Amino acid sequence: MPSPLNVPQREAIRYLDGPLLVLAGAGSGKTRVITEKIAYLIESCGLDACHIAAITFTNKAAREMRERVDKLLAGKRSAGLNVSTFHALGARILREEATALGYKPTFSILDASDCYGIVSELAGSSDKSAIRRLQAQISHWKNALLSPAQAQREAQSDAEWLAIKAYAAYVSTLQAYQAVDFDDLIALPVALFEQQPERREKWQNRLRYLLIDEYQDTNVSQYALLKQLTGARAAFTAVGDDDQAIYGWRGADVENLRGLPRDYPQLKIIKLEQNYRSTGRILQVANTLIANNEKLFEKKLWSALGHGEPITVHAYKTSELEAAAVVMKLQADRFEQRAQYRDYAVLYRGNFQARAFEQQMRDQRIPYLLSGGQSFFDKAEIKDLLAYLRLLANPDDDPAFIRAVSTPRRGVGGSTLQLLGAYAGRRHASLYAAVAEQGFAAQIQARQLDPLQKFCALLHRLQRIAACDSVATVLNELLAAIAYEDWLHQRDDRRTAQTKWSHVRDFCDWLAKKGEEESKSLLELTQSIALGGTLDRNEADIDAVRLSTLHAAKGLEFKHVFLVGLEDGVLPHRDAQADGRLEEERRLMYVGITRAQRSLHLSYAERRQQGREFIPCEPSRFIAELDREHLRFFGGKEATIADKATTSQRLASLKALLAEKR
DNA sequence: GCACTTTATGTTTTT
DNA sequence: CATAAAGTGC
Repeated sequence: MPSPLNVPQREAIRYLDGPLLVLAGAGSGKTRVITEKIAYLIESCGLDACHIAAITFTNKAAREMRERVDKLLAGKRSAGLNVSTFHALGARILREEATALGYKPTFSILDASDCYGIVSELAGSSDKSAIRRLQAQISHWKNALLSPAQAQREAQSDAEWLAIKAYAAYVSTLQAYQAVDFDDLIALPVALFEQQPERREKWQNRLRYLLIDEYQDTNVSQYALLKQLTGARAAFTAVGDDDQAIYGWRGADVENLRGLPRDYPQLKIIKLEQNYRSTGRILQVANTLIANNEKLFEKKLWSALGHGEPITVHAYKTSELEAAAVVMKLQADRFEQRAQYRDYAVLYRGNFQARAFEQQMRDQRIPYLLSGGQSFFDKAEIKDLLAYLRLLANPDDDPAFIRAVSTPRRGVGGSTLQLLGAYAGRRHASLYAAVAEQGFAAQIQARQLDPLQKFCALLHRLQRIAACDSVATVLNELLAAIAYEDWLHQRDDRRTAQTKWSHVRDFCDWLAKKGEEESKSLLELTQSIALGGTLDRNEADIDAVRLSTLHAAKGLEFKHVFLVGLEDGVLPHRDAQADGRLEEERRLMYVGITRAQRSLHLSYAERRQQGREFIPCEPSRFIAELDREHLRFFGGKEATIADKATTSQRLASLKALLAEKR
């Protein structure tokens, strides 16, 4: 990418006189502006890399950005540079300042399912959707920086009052577990900096220049943290695009974009409007779609890359047929264009849509990468081990205690745990601490207490090993002590047990290597996994088609994009018909369209399988909003007979091609 | 009271 | 099709 920078890009990189907002349309080179600005700060301004923090929204984006900066700086002088997600930065602050907040530095980071478990205990209801609503509500309060007491002041109904009571109990439960959830990673540092200005100044002095990517997706607490960290000096560059705000459901507030000029009257705004990614047709279609949304900042994206191919819109009878046809078309197109698999992406609204495409990819032997879906660390066998490791780092981590104590089964069942939990609750102690208490031993039978004590003794032993030995030794001792391989073979057939065991070995190797190379402790390793770490297999080097949700595809680009499942109820989502949320769904479609560089194929199914039955679908209303002159329809109401002939011609030529290959 | 087997059930998006 | 709650031997 040695192309010269354009005028606004260069201006954005050089501008250091005050706070800067870069309004960067899709494909306008915003990541390049951030990476080149980091290099500029280090090379031309003499700022030490450790005083610069770049904040992204996904771990993947953080990794990619670090790589690009390293390349620009030829590997030198980037030591200490902080490129991370908001949450990882929060975790770093929290680790250092934990004691000031009444936490030990060994706190655990809970994932969504741990939190779900805690909320469901507190809710006293077994209605799943009610629990999830409560969980979301608590998350919203935290993201809005409302404490239970503050939320109570605004309570309107009895139901709300009950939810706030659960919220208060949830907060104290987490404290007792020495655990934080994802929202705390932002909210707790904000609370700390609010109360203790000298600590705020310490961090302000450490992070002297901030660059924030995807600024449109910040929420209230993240914006508060940004304001605290940059302080009066306001040395930051925020890069964002209001048309790509797709995290409203997570508390992201485009109001933060509007608030920036208000909070910083000296704010400089630079617009990047030249798109270097897509053909004119793709951009035109994207522009007409997004024109249906209320605009915050006026901007007009243009491309110098020529018209390009028309965009196709395909209707298929069912979602299965859609997957089969799309994968076939993709394969044929790859032959015709002599393209690589990695030039293609299939994008969809929800993870559940991936299944049909995965199946087809496997059947047709096409390599694919599934982004977004459940990661390696979500596998049950990995979570089992992770529970032990979390427990070694922080014995008060109750969710980890419950999982570890019951895997493998060791004679501790539901009713014993209930008894233990009730006792621990009364004593405001963790499960682990409660086991050792005399008061607990007094109210339980020896044959129930015994396995619990043995379990705690095992933890003690492993902790002693962890204190002086390598990560690898701890893991080996652990696996031997719980006879994990035997346990796997006992519950599953040989094949599954072997696969699971190989996952376990991979995980151990990865941990040992990480522990050795980066001299990270078990605590740091488990924390970074909780933050959404990945095995760093080099995805960029693999030639494979990418299957991705629209959310996970943001920031990526592909030569050829298939945007699938464009049915009303899927995109836009069934529950997102309200005005504000419909606009967010439209932006999601906009993000999908603007991922494409050269060709774009839209498709929908007339019937979608849901559970056991097929339900009829209407094409997404967003298709009707696109500029028709750039579209070619195939199948469905819109198709002409001539178009159908083209379809069968293409299928015939595909079959010929495939036959030729064999 | 524990552990394993069956059956119902249901899917937005992510740190 | 995967996970989670209810049912059945021990």
